[in-house]
Amino acid sequence: MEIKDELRAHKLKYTKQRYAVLEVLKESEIPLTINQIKDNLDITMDLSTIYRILDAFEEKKILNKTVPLEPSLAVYDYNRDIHKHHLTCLKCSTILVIESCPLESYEEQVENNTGFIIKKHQLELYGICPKCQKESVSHE
Amino acid sequence: MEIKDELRAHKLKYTKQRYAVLEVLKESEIPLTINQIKDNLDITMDLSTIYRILDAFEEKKILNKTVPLEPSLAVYDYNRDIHKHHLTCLKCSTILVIESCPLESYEEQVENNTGFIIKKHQLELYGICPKCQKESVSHE
DNA sequence: CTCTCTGCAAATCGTTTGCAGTGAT
DNA sequence: ATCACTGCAAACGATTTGCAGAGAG
Repeated sequence: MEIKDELRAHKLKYTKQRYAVLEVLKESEIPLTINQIKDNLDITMDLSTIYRILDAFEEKKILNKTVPLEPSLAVYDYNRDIHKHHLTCLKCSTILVIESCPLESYEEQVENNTGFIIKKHQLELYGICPKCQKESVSHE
Repeated sequence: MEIKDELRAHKLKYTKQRYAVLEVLKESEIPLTINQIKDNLDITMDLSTIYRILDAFEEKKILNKTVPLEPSLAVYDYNRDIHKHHLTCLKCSTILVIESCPLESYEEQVENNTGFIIKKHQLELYGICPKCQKESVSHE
């Protein structure tokens, strides 16, 4: 009953659709696109419903939504209260989650220099994963 | 004739459309959306043409394209060969350009930990600008 | 003259919305 | 019973594409 409680804790009415989406998010170790979420659901549901559920979850901070540059397509991941960033492979679009973040003191410095109050940041790293490095060598 | 030479240097055929777009980008100190670019042009041209020109410029590294989270709309800025990041106000969407970057040594560290070759990164900061801070105080 | 670029219109893709019916409490 | 949630279809906005004509070298 864990997921049911989690919905209740966020004041979200329980429905089998919300249950199913949250289940997929919690089971995945990597961020998912909306279509990946849809494909992993054990029930079929309308995309618009999934969008609405993801919006609600984002508002309750159950998940994080990010938009990588390439491909420029939103991905969603369950918020495990670990501050993290993404390392996306430019060839195969695999996303690796990185849990270290070098920005704590930097943000303070920027606040002092600009007068802004920093609320959040998005850091996306892009590169070539080990697998694609090997493949591009063998094709050359 | 500077812009003309710049196009030639990148092996891009000169057209008045490319001239006009590059002129707008060079004159702007802040990143622009495609519609802002269109509005600042001194000639009228089709949006699809602007997209094609921006794509060509991005490929030649004449400009940088970034997609902030909110609003999630691509912005383009002329590449002055200064590594920079954006600080976007969550209330008024103003973008401030920041020229410091804390990530040099961090990237190396990530390369060592993951086996990826890091090619680039996107760092977007979000907060409340001084002006909006004042306004929200006076409304409360 | 040749080949690329542009404008136009239509297509596409991700996402959002209105509405009527369904379901949770 | 009430009010929020869902599915469906249609709308939407940003971006892309095919094609025929215009323009650059």
